[in-house]
Amino acid sequence: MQNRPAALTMDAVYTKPGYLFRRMQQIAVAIFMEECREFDLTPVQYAALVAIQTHPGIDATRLSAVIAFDRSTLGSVIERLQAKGLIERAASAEDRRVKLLTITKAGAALLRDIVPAVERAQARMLQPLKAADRKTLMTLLSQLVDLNNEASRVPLRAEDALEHLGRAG
Amino acid sequence: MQNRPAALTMDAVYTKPGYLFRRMQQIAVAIFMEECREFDLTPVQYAALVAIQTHPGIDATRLSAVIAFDRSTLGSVIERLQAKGLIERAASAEDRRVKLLTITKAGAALLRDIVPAVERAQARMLQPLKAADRKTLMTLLSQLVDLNNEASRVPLRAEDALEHLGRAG
DNA sequence: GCGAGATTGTCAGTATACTGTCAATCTAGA
DNA sequence: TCTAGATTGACAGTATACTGACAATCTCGC
Repeated sequence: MQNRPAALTMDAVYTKPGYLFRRMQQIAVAIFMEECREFDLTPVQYAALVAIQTHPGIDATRLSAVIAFDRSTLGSVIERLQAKGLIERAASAEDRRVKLLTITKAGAALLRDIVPAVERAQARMLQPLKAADRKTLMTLLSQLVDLNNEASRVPLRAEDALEHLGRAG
Repeated sequence: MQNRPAALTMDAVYTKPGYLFRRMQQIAVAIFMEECREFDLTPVQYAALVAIQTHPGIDATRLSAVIAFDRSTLGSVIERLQAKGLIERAASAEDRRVKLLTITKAGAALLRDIVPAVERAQARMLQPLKAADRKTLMTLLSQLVDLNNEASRVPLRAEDALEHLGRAG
């Protein structure tokens, strides 16, 4: 009897970290979009815009490392930000393959205006938990993401890891 | 001076729950796909397959409630599972709008074979944390997903909430 | 200075996700 | 019974994501 595998129930899905991470991501995006509706900016576009403002003249490949988004995916994100007039692309003088990204005045203004809505969204995601539990969750999640960094296709390479890199890494 | 907003740094992204949930979801999918490579099944397809086996004759709308996936998205997922011969669709005798889903022998066999790989993947996601921290994280995440259930477009409606529903809810 | 190998941006293909819409169909109330 | 409203599956449109490929370009060893 002990060799008979347990019957498969939905708990084979519900209690698994993979399922919970997916659900939480869906919920987080929904809350973000709701709070930021008037700004017409997605979470990914927001992260890219912050990174471009923080690193003026960054190229797409480095941007992908700084926010840990796939380079392929980033192409269309950049295109949309440019179409909205929030960023500009200029050819690099040193490397003709590279296109440098900078934020426009409109982009900087949008970023300034959207921050309160983003803060509200982030707060709402954790709001159902007690303050102490929020802190615990964030600490553990930060650790886990950091320790699993290499498991994703595009590991995060924070800005300090890029600073001393030459144009060709 | 205290009214001057702090300069925007990447911490405006890195330390936010929304960003961490996205990264963790990316990492979780990457690990799942790696462990389950030989079975050619995505996390979403796995969840759908488990739900169809657990609820033989379920329709697409209820399936979407049981795994909390969007009904629109589920259409193509079902199509792919059917194309692989893992599930079957049959018209309902009672309601001509409805198509009932059942798992095939091939689907059940795949599910039986893939379980160890899924278990390995789920374990790997949390592996970098200490055992006690894993438990804490899962507990808090379960609570948070549950308490935020209504915030997503498709809230989870577990099977017991569906059992006593008539065909038209 | 030249060619092997790496890098950059781009693209095609596949797979989630969500919004909004639609025709076919069903249910329930007047 | 007849119809207003709800439901179902499907679809179009947009936006992430990842794989794998490619031409243009750059770097570095020789």
